[in-house]
Amino acid sequence: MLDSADRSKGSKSVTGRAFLVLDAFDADHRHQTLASIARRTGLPLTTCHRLVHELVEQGALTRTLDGAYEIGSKIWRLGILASLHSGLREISLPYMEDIYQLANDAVQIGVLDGFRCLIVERIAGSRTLEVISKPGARLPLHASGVGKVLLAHGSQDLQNAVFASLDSYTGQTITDVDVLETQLREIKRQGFAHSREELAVGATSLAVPVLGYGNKVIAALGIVTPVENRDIERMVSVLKVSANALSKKLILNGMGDLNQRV
Amino acid sequence: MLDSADRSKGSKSVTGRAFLVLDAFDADHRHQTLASIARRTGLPLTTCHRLVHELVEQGALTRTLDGAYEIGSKIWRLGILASLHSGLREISLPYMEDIYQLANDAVQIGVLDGFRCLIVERIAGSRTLEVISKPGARLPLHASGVGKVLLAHGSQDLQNAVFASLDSYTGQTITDVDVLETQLREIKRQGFAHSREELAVGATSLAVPVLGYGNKVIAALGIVTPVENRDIERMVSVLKVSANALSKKLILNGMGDLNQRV
DNA sequence: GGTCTACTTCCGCTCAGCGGAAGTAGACTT
DNA sequence: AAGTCTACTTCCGCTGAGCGGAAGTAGACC
Repeated sequence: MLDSADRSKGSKSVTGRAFLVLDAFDADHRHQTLASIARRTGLPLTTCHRLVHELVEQGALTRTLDGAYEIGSKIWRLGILASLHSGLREISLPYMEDIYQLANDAVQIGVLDGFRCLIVERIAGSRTLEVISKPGARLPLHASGVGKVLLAHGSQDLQNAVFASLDSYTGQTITDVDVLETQLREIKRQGFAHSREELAVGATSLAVPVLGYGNKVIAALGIVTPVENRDIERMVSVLKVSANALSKKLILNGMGDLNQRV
Repeated sequence: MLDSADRSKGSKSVTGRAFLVLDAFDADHRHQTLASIARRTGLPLTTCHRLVHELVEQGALTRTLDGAYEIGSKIWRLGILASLHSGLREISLPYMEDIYQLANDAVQIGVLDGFRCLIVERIAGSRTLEVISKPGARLPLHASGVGKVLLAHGSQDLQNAVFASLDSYTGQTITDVDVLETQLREIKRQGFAHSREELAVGATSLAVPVLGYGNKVIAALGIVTPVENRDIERMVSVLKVSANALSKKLILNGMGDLNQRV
């Protein structure tokens, strides 16, 4: 039951509409006026007005001094209960720090979220490039190191769904299914993925899988470097060592079964 | 109509009910079955079932392998957009680390959230006591160091509302309005608050205000120590120095106006 | 077999939610 | 000072989305 294309259609249910409103907020739209929310959601202004006010009442949104709206503390508070993320985040941070010390490149960890790779945490210094991938970002599976790792180890259904729409981001993005499939096989064989400016020009990444119970891949750990100037072999082994340690720690903490639905 | 003594939050609206469901999740109930949610919300099982499923569809909840539910990635993703918290968190962490290095006690920062002090971040080592106050916790304003700082600098309306229900947590909790009022005046005068086992036995805390634009108090920075064994004078000045630096940094980053709504 | 408790599906009634229209408020133009 | 933006808020009658009791399914335990 894959409702393939109900993008704009959205939902008739109130909850659906409420989340349409909340979804109008993203990293580039943290702070919006009522009109902006109405425009972005496509909801009638009046409806939007009512919903927004209800959400403010619930603490899901906050009205700022200038009359605009932002995500409220209730959502933040609930968000940190998402054990998958806060747990994974907490446990993996020290390991990511280690990698950062060795590589001095941006380090990121992501999990599968629908047909995207959700960045759960990343470490970046002032010298590292301004990556798109802040925590909460959802990278395409076929055009990022972490994404390709998850895709390579994903189900056939997942792969088919992704193959169906291979958007292109740079000239280097892989949009050919056959090319991608062979690369995914290679990734499974070698145990790491490599992405060269496939998502953003000037950003190359390496990533390895993080295993949970039963050697199921539950996350991907990777680095993003400005240009391909690193010793790949060495970095891959650093990543693999860390991922291995992290994996054991996760299982020890009963977090080896990050689960996925839909 | 029928029972005026409705659920704690009489929410007839769908959004209200949806958030009743989400609110059934807290630090001790991250992982709940449908029946448990229904019990905790007081909603009829059928209604709860429908709501939960809608929320799962929206990605606000996730169904785990064992059939239970947790907060989903959508909420987490939205949560990190709450600039107040994620911004404050990010900027204050380094300063909190500094304090931790000097004090080796748990360090926490909180903001006003309704009639509570919302803990936005805390640092604790393995040697520090297991504090109640993890990020996301909402401490009472009259029974914690950070809370009392915010209360002392809060509006008259806020103070009156808090005075109206001074719950007692330990034998040391201040439940007398007059005593509390004089203490709040003292806190404003001296520039720091002190709480001795008023919230939990064996936990003493010190806290100072963090200022934003126009010297408005926007947050409280504090430490929690197992017993009163520290040199208070020294710790207060450490806190004050850090709070001062943090304050400047926050204003510099355009975060000097953390705002509040009912 | 019987009896738990947990979850899911069905369906007719009704009231919560809908959204067009009209009103208020401020900012900018002529 | 009148006109015209755009942004927000209030009003209100119609209607179908949401409600929840009842009944059905599934597994666990005695």
